[in-house]
Amino acid sequence: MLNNFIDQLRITEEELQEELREKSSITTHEKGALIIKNNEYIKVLKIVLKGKVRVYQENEEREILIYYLDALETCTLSLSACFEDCKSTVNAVVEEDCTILNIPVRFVRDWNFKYKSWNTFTTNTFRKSYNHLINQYSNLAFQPLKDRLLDYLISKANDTIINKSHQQLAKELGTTREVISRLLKKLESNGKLNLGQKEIQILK
Amino acid sequence: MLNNFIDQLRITEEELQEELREKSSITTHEKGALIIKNNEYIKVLKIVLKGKVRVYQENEEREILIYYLDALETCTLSLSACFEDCKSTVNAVVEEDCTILNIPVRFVRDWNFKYKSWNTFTTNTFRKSYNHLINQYSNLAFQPLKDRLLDYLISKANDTIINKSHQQLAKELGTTREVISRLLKKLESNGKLNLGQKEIQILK
DNA sequence: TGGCTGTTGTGCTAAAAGTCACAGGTATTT
DNA sequence: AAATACCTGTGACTTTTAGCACAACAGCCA
Repeated sequence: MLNNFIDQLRITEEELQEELREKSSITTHEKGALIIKNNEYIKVLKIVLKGKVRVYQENEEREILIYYLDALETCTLSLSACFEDCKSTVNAVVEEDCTILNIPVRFVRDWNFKYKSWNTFTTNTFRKSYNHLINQYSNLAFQPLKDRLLDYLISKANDTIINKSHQQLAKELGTTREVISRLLKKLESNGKLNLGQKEIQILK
Repeated sequence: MLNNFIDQLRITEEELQEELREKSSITTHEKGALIIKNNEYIKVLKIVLKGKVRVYQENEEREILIYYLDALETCTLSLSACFEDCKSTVNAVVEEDCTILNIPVRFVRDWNFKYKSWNTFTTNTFRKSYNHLINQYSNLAFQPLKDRLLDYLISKANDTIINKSHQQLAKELGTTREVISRLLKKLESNGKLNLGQKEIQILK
């Protein structure tokens, strides 16, 4: 599992491979586990080796999705915290059973200038996340919820089907269930999709 | 001017100081100049040595502020583009006459692993921008415009006074002039501020 | 089978934000 | 002083989003 990570990221430095094996640990978590908690200090960088994690912010009432982490991705906010001790401002919950690589923050920081491949990894993580977030931000600013919802469904559809409840969608888009239900109905009557029990089929 | 930059960023490597002097250029721009245009390729990284630059995204009708660049700051999106050729998704306009350090993108990338101080600069730029943007994002998602407006005014006030028109505020917050005018009136009647011609005074 | 929980639909109302139209103010230029 | 461009205020209306309440249904399990 770790070897796959090393391969995928093209970590060619043997010394770094060695350090990774020695200094990091691998843990597994079941669906539903809360692996990063708002307002707690970040001590390790968690990299997803397998599975899927949802990272979100929450208010008293609402939530909003920041991003999903898939295999080989890491939480950019935790990465940021590696360079300056600070508390998490997000929660992360396991969506699909997963295997996580845990690296203590000081190594993450030290490796950044020591190993080229590691530097590439962190830089790319920042870059991709930043670009992604800018898009999210301007969509949130400019697009009405109806459009954001449809775009979101399309982006999440595995071959046109989404298995999420209206409540889940509401949380990910930062709104409420009733609003989503009504918008979905409207989209259905516009012929954009079909609705079923915890199932949405995109038509196109 | 460049020396000040070198000092402030603690660029101690003489070799990098040399490269900076040789490979970068310094330009000046007057208020109102558009120095980064949406959809154009990014060829140099621009670092503000003096003055202030506003970076924003635009839709057909609306705009929204992404961030302001003050002295010693750089456009994070351009920095990102240094690592992978791409077009700008934002505009940048000079708000206060400014002096800009221009560094061709390939050097920015090369220096990242070559010079420790440069690596620190780029990493910190990504970190700070990312954290900032996350805050903007969740404010946009959770806070009503009235609150965002008040927070924004407080953050921008030099000793309680803001000299911006309602139209400018509307653009920076991604809304329209009338909405801002009305919200300001409401805030005034709630005793939060005083309104004048192109002048808002925060009361506290 | 009956109870529990989660899911979806929807009527009604309200609040927030946006749009259109127009009037009057201020500042600057010619 | 007249013309012009920007700035502010506001009434009236619409659209979007949110909040509350309640009904119906599905799935699970004891």
